[in-house]
Amino acid sequence: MRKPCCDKQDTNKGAWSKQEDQKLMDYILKHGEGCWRTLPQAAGLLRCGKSCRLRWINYLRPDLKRGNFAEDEEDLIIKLHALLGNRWSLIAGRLPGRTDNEVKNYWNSHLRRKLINMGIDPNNHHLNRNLPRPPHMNKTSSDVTTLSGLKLSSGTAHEQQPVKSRGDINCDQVSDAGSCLEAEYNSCGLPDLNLDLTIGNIPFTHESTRVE
DNA sequence: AAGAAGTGCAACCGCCGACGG
DNA sequence: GCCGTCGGCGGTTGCACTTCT
Repeated sequence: MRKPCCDKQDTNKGAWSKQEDQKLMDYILKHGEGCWRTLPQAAGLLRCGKSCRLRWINYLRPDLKRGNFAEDEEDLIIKLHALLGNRWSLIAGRLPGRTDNEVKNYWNSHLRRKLINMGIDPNNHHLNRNLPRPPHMNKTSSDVTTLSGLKLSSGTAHEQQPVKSRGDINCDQVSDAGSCLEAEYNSCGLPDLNLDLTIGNIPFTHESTRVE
């Protein structure tokens, strides 16, 4: 049995108060992120380090872009999800100012439903013939087209390589998945392929996929 | 108007890989 | 090589809020 990350008896849980937020923000702006385990005590917070880290990353970081997702962000999430699967941190890394938690929540609450409504299986981005879908979606072609125009004919990256455990697909593999798809589609001569995975002038390239 | 059902999102939990001793 | 610790990640939960009946 793994030890808890902190003594739970002495820590607050649940929603953060304004005072707690302020303490955490003040401390990090002054001292930097440093060691999350010791940060709560140093900052005078009765929280565990993980909780502080999460709060900072998902809510307090000054570079966060809050509010609704733009259409291009939405489109990019769908494309990236087709390539990467549920690798929210990688996907979020392509969306400046967005967090993995935010992207994950947005996917689960909005995009999943949107795809389902369009008759697309959100798990593999294939048209799902079992699902009812609007008349304009009733294609007879064997082509499978995602919401974003990304054609997927024989399985997406994550479908072909189901997630066994975290870390089983490294960034190089992810890049390969992208290039494989691209190569495959190009060889098929699909004209409307759009693999230009960019937002905010950050292209989805092999280099930029790498985690710093 | 009130209760039920649905939705959105912040936060927690537990697992995993990296890293240092 | 082994072990313990830490940070990071994805899945899940809990709850406030909104919409529906």
